[in-house]
Amino acid sequence: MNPPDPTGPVNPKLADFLCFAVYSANLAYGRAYKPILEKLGLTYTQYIAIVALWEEDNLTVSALGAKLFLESNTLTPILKKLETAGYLTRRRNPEDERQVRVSLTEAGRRLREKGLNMTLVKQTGLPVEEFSRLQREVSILRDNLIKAADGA
Amino acid sequence: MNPPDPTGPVNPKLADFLCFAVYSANLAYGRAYKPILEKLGLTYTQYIAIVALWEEDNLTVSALGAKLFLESNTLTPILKKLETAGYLTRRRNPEDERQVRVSLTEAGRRLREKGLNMTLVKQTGLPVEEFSRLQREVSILRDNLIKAADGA
DNA sequence: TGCGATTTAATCGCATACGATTTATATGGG
DNA sequence: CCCATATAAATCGTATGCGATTAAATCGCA
Repeated sequence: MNPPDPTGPVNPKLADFLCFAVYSANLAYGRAYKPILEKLGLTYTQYIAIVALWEEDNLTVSALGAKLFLESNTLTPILKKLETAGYLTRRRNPEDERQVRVSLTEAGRRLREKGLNMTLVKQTGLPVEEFSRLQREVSILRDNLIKAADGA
Repeated sequence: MNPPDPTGPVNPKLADFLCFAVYSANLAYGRAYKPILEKLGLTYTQYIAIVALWEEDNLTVSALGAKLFLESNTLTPILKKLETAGYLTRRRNPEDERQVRVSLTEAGRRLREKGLNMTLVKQTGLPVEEFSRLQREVSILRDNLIKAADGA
């Protein structure tokens, strides 16, 4: 009755949805990381925030949020927990008291040396070249979706 | 000092993490779907549950959870909301009173004809062949991660 | 047959996401 | 200088995810 057109199938299968593949792969990543991270008392999102700060420190909440695609409503509670855990500091910027600057502590930087600077390549079951290619393609997908959402 | 080895970089960049690409792409998908779904009062996860039921109806909570990679603790509240919204029914199985069978209502099936049977292909900015390939690869990634997590 | 083990869903507590609002601070035009 | 506007972070309410536990029903095997 209708051609198998992925832009609008009459009876779409869940397994054909890229959005579901991404959704479920994200859940799977959280579960794969959990046994490693819970030894350090970190959640998956907290870990991602720490990795972002390894790359560049002393960021405002907004700047960190731009990297993570998150806003202060999500980020602030997470950063407060990481501060309490001793992995980072939150300080008002004296130049502009509206801003809060986030910096890693020594303990936060040390996490990089605790077997935590890994990307679970083995667990993906992918050869390194495919891993890198997939990483780039999913990032492009994300950027296109953000552009489309902003345009709408 | 160290080779750029993706299995354990000394100073890993967030942008090189496949887990972060998947994490942020999932957030982006939720935002891309939101304007479409909120017209129908559906959340992203509720939508995914409906799509799963289009494919096969009259599932137990566990069976639906197996498709969605979710358990009853997450699924039960979502299904109750969809029941209240009139999109599905939840009935104890008389053959085995432990089970709850989930079925779409007419209203739930009609969502398929309301411009909701789409997969946001255009928004991904990907040609159809790439879309399908990426969908398969991310699904394989997910399955490998689940296997690795179960083994650990 | 009886009863402990298992299975299924639901419940509870905690940690994200996120829209909407609030609070505090900074800026700029009159 | 003053105040309307803008900006940054935080707060609040709602909806997931998920580990741990509970409650109810079924199973299995002595």
